[in-house]
Amino acid sequence: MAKKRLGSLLKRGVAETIVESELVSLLESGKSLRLKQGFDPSRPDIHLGHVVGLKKLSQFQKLGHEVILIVGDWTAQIGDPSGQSVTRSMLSAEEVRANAETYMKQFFKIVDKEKTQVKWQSEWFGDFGLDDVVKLTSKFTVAQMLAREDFSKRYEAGRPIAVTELLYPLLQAYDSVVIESDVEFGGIDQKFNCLVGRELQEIMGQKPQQLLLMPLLVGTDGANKMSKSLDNYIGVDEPPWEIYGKVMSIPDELIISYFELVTDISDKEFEEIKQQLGSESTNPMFLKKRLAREIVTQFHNSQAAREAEEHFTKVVQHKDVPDDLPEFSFSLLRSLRFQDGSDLPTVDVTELIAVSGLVSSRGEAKRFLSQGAIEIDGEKVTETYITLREGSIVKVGKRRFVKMVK
RNA sequence: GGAGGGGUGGGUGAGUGGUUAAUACCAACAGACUGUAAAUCUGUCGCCUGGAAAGGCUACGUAGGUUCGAAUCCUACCCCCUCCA
Repeated sequence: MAKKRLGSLLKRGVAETIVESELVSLLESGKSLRLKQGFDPSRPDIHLGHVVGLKKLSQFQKLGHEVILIVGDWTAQIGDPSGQSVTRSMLSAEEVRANAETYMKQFFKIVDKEKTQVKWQSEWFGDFGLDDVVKLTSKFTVAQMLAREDFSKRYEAGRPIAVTELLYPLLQAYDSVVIESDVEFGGIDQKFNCLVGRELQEIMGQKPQQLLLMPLLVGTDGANKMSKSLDNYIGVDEPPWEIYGKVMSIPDELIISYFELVTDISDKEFEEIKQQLGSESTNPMFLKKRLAREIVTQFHNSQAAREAEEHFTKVVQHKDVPDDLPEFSFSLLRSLRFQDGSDLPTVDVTELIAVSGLVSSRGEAKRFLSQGAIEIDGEKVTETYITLREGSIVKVGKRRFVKMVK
């Protein structure tokens, strides 16, 4: 029984374990382990891609282990070694603190706060001198750094690599030494950095940490790993209907991995779902709805999940109007006129949707009009000037609405 | 320090004096189709004014200059890459 649970703990939602046998014996020893998880406070929002690892952390906590959360206030300044702009605006101390707070608020939605210690890199890098830097860097060679795929690819492609970027893995590795990490958690893309941690710990006479590397969750575009910069992410802090809608928009092929990586459903249920997806008789939509409910429940609650589902069914599937809409006062419009003898206002619809913020510019509004993407009270709009009444509902595209008020 | 190459719209990447708000592809958006999504087809894709025709403004690393006219030529500066030392 215990064996089986351990199996699921180390297998489901895990891409790679280094070194598995050592990790198993650590876990079996009954010792409380120090689990390292770092984050970059320049990007404070947690999305489902991060959740994969955080869930794993929380599972370990339930077994009595302790999380050491590292606020990467120094590495954040160097910048994650990817992307082409080398210079990066330095964050002010306040920004870092604010970001860290935002991050932790979301972090503790998943991870148990009671069993977590928060450490800031500046606690040890604050008075790290040049002699320390020299000592640290002398332990590694450029060839070792270039062994990392990110770097070697960029190097071969003739793209810039800042010298400080080579420092990034070393700082991260040093964190492991300071906190005496037993196990480091991270995405599989962190493998290199985490391995450097192992190496440095060994050099410094510590027992090297074990690594638990999570697979990368594919984003809503169905092609790339979920990330903020690609805008294919689902944030845990987003409102229920957003999360629900975004989950429904993932390609069908992703349903399985989302169930596996970001929900708590049992292994048994997981197998069932897998089977249903494999058979032709089940419409994937229903399973995806279930998935969306599970996920919304996790970050909000089941009530919110139900409402989000109703909203989705109504607005997206039945192309109906949602219950509560933002309101916009037509008296703000410059083009407002009253025809003779009528108390119904006439306005320029392109101005209306631009000014109310449904579209980003007047030009875009005109485009939408000419493409037949604007509806008022269920009628497609073809004319620029339209007559409104109070309570008219203006719809742009699939799901942008505004309700007119005086 | 020397020699050479390069910086273009969200991304990749054409364009070497006017026909270029800038080819193409990707992404994105809208419409059709669809009981989710995908796929497919059609269209759009800097900002402002205008019903439209059209006009104006801003934009090709930064700052100046030449020219009737510049992403394209000149000067300076900033940044990146390669090779040599």
